[in-house]
Amino acid sequence: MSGIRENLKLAKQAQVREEVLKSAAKLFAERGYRAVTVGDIAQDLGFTKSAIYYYFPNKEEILWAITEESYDVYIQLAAETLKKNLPPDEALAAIVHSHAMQVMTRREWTAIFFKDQMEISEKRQKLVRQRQREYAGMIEKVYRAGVEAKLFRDLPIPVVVNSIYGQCNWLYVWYRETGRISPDAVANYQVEILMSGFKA
Amino acid sequence: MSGIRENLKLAKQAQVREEVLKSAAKLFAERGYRAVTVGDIAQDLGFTKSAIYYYFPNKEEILWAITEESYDVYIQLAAETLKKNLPPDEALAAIVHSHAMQVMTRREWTAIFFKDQMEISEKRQKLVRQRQREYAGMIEKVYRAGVEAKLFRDLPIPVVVNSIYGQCNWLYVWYRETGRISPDAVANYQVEILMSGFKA
Amino acid sequence: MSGIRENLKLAKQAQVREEVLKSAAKLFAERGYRAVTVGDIAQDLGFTKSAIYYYFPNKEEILWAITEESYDVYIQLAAETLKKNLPPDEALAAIVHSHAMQVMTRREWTAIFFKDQMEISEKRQKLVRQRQREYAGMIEKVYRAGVEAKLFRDLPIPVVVNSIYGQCNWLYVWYRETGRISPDAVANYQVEILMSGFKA
Amino acid sequence: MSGIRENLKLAKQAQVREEVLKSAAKLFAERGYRAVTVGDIAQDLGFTKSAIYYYFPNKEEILWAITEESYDVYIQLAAETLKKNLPPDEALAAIVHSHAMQVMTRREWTAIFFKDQMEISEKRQKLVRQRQREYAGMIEKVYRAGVEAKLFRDLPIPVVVNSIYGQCNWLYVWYRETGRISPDAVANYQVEILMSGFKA
DNA sequence: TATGAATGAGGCTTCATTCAT
DNA sequence: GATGAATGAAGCCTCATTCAT
Repeated sequence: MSGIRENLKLAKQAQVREEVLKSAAKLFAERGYRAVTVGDIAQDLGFTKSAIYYYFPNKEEILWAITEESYDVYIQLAAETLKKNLPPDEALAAIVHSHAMQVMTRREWTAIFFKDQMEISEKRQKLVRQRQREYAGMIEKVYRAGVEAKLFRDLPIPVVVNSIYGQCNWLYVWYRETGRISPDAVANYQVEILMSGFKA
Repeated sequence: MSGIRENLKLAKQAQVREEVLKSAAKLFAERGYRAVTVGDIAQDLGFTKSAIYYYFPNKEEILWAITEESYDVYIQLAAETLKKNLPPDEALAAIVHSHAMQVMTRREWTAIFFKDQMEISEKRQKLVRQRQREYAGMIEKVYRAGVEAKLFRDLPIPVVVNSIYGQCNWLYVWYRETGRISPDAVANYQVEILMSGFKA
Repeated sequence: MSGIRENLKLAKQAQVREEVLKSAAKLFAERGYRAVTVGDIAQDLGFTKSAIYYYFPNKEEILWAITEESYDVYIQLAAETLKKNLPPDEALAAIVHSHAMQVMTRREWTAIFFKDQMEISEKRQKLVRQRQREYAGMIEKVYRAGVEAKLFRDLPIPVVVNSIYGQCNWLYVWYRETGRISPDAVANYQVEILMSGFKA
Repeated sequence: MSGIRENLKLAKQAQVREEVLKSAAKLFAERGYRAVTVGDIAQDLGFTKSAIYYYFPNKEEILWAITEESYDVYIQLAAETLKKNLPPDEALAAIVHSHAMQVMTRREWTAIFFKDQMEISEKRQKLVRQRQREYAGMIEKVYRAGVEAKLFRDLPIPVVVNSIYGQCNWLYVWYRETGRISPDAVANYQVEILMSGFKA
């Protein structure tokens, strides 16, 4: 088969997979992984159940694909920030801001990530947790640098990290794009509140 | 039947119900409502499935009983604080503190509350949401009073309320009693961070 | 124990049994044997389930007791009529009349008899069928005598018997005591129609 | 999908549905709706339980499908007769005859119709009862015309209608195709008996 | 590539019945 | 006599998954 045609095929496959993922993400976020049947996803797309099984070997794989699309974006974002070698306070502010933005623009993904993580296999959970620890490590480093530089108070790291997580992640619960405040404005408020809280 | 015997019976029933609830709460928090079968709960208690059905008419009722035990404790706590007529900053600090404490001491209940709310009937969800709005209303009042008194910055109320929620509720995700920091200490840190964040 | 007290006890037992039977008959007739639970009967009487089991060894026995109260009353009625040695047409009219009356005054019993017979044990069903054959035999004898006496047309016996059964038993489906026509009047109409139909 | 293939699919589906219905009708008639499990039906057909659920959403729907196949055939038959504009006596005779024939040739359907109606939803029961009233109305009209024409005695309509129902419907209880008398002969006897009974 | 059909495992719930008190 | 508690068997239904076409 010609490489071009092959590529076209792959492209189409990828596109369909993406559609499935989008629909599944919406439904999982609304009702929870367990409460959504493969049939529900199929119906939402006007496909048959079997079609879904053509693109994914099983339901868990759909959940995993959704998770995968989320679980290291935070690290990437933080890494990009760190590359800029900003002073600790500016760096942390930037991390918080992009974390909050990410939650708001990918609300469904975040919701699934936090509600249905336990549905993926132990092995993959470990993978995820490891990456999360990496992310936490990055925040930790910045914070410690800030403490050293007398910019931040010397708070216990878990408290710091989870204040950030809690405040940013919680946005998936309440933030709606239809609201009056723009994501950027909300993110800025979160940054303000947290940075004031941390300031030495 | 003698009133005394009647009472004894009721007391014993209530006790068994409480046991069921405790076991169910543990399992629901661990694995999620849908993933836990009535048989799992029974087994955890050394009962038969049918015995569970002697105490609860169906699985949802178990979830609801758990939810009910949570869903207005926050209002009660806040109401008690408000009764003391403290200045706004002290009042808000007290509310945050007791909210955080509640989450940490009833971790499982909180987890279920946030993860499995969608599994209860629409009607009951409405009830819950109404109470939550009441609670948010109480926080709002205190905050506005604080703004008026120039104690707090004039932040959008949803941002304020959800910063508190996010930071406190997130504790259910990471806080473990086995950790090195006491719940009270953690609660105090949360108070500090948030109050500094809000301070004018 | 004194015989008097013993008798009193038995009398009370019999009375309670009768109450249970009445309630059960009502419910079985309304909803069908299978659809009525022992709990339903208990509730209808303000008893506990266990109380029912004190008076009856099991659910089928309740159904059987109801059936028993019905299943040879027809023979008895017919026997009484036959004893009078009336001419065949009058005898048949009398049998039809009392059959119809019986159905109307014991509607529930009749309904159960026809709808739930299959729920009793094979053995008892045989007993019942045997008695029904006896009853049919009595009707047959009278009819044949009538044919011999040129009072009735020579119709096939099953057709005759089942015309009577059909017309009389069907009353349980539609006859209500609250209607405008008295049971006696209805019975008379049935007699008229059938007897005209049989007349030579 | 090509229309032809689509049609083929539908046709095959309909055929399987019909098989299920036939099997279910047999079993329901024998043992009663409640006493027959979905597994029984499946077994009778050599299917699995789940296969049944592929064709019907639930057990009640099977019962309803059976009911639906019965519940207006009587009206259709009567309507056809009425279209012929026969004199009242001939018209009534024709209606009775075809009613009796219908009961005998669809014994199981009739049995289910009369024994298990209470198992269908209230809404559908209403539908059925309404159609039955329509049917009764047709009989009434013919009978009244006959009375006017001095062909029939002036009997109360409910008595007339239910004599017909009773006599014809009762056939499902006793008539067996294996018997010596042909359905047509039996129907004719019923007509004779009833018409003589009604004759002025 | 996609579908219709079918299945098996498992979940929720009901209910007749038992038994200790 | 009567009850509360408990049980086990069975019934209905759902759903992820498979497979032949």
